[in-house]
Amino acid sequence: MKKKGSKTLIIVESPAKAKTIQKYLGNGYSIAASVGHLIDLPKSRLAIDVEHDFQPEYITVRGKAKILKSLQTEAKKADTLLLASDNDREGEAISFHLKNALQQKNPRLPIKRIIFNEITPHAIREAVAHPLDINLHKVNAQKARRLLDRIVGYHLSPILWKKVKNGLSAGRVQSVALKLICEREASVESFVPEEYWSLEAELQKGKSVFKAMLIEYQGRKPVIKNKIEVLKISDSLKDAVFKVTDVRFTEKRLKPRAPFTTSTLQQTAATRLGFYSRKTMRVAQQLYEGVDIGSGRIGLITYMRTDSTRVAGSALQEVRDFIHKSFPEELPEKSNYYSPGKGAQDAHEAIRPTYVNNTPESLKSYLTKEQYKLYAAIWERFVSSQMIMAITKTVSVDFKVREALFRANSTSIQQKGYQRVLHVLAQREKGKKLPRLTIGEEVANLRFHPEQHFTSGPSRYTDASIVKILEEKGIGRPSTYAPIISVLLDRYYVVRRNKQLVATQLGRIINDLLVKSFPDVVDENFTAQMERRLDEVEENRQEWVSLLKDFYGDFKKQVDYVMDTLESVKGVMDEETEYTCEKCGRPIVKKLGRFGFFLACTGFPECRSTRSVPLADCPRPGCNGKIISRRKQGGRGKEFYGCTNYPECDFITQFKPTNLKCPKCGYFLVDKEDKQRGAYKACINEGCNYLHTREAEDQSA
DNA sequence: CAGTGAGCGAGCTTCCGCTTGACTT
Repeated sequence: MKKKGSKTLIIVESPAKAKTIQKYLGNGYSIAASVGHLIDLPKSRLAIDVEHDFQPEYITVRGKAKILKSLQTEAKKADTLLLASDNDREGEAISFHLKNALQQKNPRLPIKRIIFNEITPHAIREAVAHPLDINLHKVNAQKARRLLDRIVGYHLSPILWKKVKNGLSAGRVQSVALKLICEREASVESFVPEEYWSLEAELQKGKSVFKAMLIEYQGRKPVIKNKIEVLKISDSLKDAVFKVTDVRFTEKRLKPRAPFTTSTLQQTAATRLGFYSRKTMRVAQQLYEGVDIGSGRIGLITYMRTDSTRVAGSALQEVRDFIHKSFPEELPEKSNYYSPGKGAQDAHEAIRPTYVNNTPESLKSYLTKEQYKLYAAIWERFVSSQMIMAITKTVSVDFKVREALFRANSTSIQQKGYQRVLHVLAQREKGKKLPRLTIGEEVANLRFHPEQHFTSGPSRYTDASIVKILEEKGIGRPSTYAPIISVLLDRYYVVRRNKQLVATQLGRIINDLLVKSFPDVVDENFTAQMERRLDEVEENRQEWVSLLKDFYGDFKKQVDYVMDTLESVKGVMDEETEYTCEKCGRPIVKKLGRFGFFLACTGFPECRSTRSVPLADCPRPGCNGKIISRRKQGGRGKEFYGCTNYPECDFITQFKPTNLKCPKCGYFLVDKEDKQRGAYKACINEGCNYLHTREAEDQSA
């Protein structure tokens, strides 16, 4: 129990968390936030003394001095300090650094560490009642991780500056992500699609028309390579009778899925809502920090950077009460349990609504469209995770027709179960309803539907699939999945095309270099092995210094060797163009700069003339200008496309011009994208209705 | 939501993982 008038200061990482805890603890406690790490290596240099047991040189993170100072003054007012950063490696290190920094100014202040894995009044009071000491082995594991990443990143990047281009970067995580994307790109490109055909029969019973697919021919799965073959089969069955030879029912049990982690939230938001990982995290942050829902601002979801599916006991009780009230039939006897994924550090709960009674509908008017969609997804996923399974029934009807076997399928829902609560996340139903059919019965065959297909190879990564595979391989953390994608895009190693991540020429050059010269470091098992050894450090079975020593020797040797011997490919990225310099007559090349591509004279540095890359001719009659990419001031604004003759010519469009000309009117085509059509090209001329879809492109190719 | 309009780039960059902030694909 607390003494009267005494004051305890608790420091957590997140300001929103501090606010919540303040409400739970009330008088006698003040809660402050460190807002992440305050102490770290300086950005400007390696700051590791490799000669002397890798002693790091830590400094106050730039921009965090104010926070540190205010924590110091807060600490002066307190008679106990409890460090409550997250219960994981990074959190332990934050507490350690805080302790050092705050003890200096308050040598007599008792400082303890407290740990809780969920933000509930019970968990927090328990933690406060049982203060601990900082776990130095855990701190050492974080130190080893931090220094290893610094050593890898700050040695590999300069190689790229020297051999490829200034300003580039490489690292334990981003370079593996790049490698995965490059490897996928290679297999996409080497895949040769093969033609094949399917054959469906359109059948009729009474008023009901349905389709049956050819699934067997001459006793085996049909392999139909071309139109001639498919027509041969359909001709041979022309006057055949379609008689039902078998009717089978199969039941499928569908279990609800676990509540969201960061990774699964990003995946689902990408595939169901079309959000990029960054957008998902931005909107989730808004929901976490809270929205004014009439009765003041409250946090609507639990913390959004988590690797755990664990749910606080109190929240389980609440959701069971809610289901009991709203969907009594769908309440399981016992709550459903989801085991945390392998490698999960489990410092936070799953992502769930803070109050399950805040249904998406009840909040709709207070939320933006995006907030509503994401909140509804989180709410539905959580509530459904504690409901009973769904059961579907599939009826399969077989028609033996001479040497062929046709099958019609239709699936219906037998028991809605957890799917009753899904709206934003609702699954689409497949297969049309079949009429009632019995064995021996004959139906009319209206016509055959032969259809051409091509085997589809591997597909390129999207935000959803790259995050999924990174998590599976243990590469990166919930807080870094979205930034990993961003860094690859920012450095122009990868571009997005139709939501797909496509490696650029630059990305491939860098990946080739890294794979050839540093195969061990960009191997996806490198991180797995590092994690195993970090665990050993945490368990005090290994020294952090020896972990670094084991790695550093060979690595540094290879770095020096590559620096000395590898041939530079600087300038290979420069693309020749048809232009010559207006000032000096030398050829113009296309270069990649910090702000994207630009045209520059090969006479640099004597001739410094540059200009923007023309994307198309200005469509305005009588204007000889070119269309170039422009941005609002500050360079940060949204990209748009305008005429070089501005302000004389004020032509503007938001759609990216292509180098294709409209076959109808000769104006240029632009890239467009919408929900119905996906990505397609259209004519910029408003009077011209020409649409160039991807399908049309595929057929002409 | 609609409107949006420099000039840069070509020596001093870079890592990963915590956090939020500013404003975008």
